[in-house]
Amino acid sequence: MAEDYVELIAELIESRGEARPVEIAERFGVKPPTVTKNISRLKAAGLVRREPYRAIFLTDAGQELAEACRRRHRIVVAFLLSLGIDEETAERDAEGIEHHVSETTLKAFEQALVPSQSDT
Amino acid sequence: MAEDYVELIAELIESRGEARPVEIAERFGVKPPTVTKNISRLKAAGLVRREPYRAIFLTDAGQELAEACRRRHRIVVAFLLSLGIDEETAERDAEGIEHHVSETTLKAFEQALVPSQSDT
DNA sequence: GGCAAAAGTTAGACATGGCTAAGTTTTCTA
DNA sequence: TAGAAAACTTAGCCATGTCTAACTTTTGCC
Repeated sequence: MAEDYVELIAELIESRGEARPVEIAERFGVKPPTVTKNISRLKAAGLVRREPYRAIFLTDAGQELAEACRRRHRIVVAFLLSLGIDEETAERDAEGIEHHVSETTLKAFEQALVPSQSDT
Repeated sequence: MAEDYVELIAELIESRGEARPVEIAERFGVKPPTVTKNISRLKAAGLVRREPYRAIFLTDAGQELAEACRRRHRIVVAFLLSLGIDEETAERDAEGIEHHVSETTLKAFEQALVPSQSDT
């Protein structure tokens, strides 16, 4: 859960300047109270900074985690695309796969990617 | 959960003739009460047949699900191996990945496999 | 500036999947 | 064949992640 949340929060801050519970709820297809509860767990875990009724921001730890997650996500998606999978499916499957690939497998994905495109 | 369980139960029945809670607990690294509880859920879901204190067997539905899971598992593992990943990592990662790959991605994995080896 | 709508929170319920402690059943073996 | 060991179950606890209903705060607009 934490990984998906910090990843999305980082994206929202980048594209919108701030991350709001209502957008998180929409993106994950859950209800607002679920987001509130999960955000407070993230706060307890030291991953986000936040005051009630205010936007959500990442701590340094949160930013590091988000960056690691986004890197994995990028690699997995690029790899699936390189296999000829359509974008929508690649995104959807990557979402599930990215939390389960070891660094070893990630490296192998990157390797297999090099011949076709120079991404990272 | 159900998928992992029926998959393992099928394997145990094949290799041992029956599936016992104690072996399931060991393989999943959980305690026996957890297995008891989960098995009763599988029973409620119509996937296994079972009397208290006896071995566990799959219903027809359970066998079908197990077969589908084992196929996916086989494909994912073969694919990871074809990427040059070591067996242990391939097995471990496949365990996590197999529940998140769409049929589309699975097909792509199979496709990408053909040039190197004829498995399936 | 005040009120309605939107956003967010709190409280309380439920399902899943894990645990320990304690009891029961089955199996093994002396 | 009895008693000990192993296997299994029950009961009750906890954390996670979801929900609805009801309430509070903030925002936006007339």
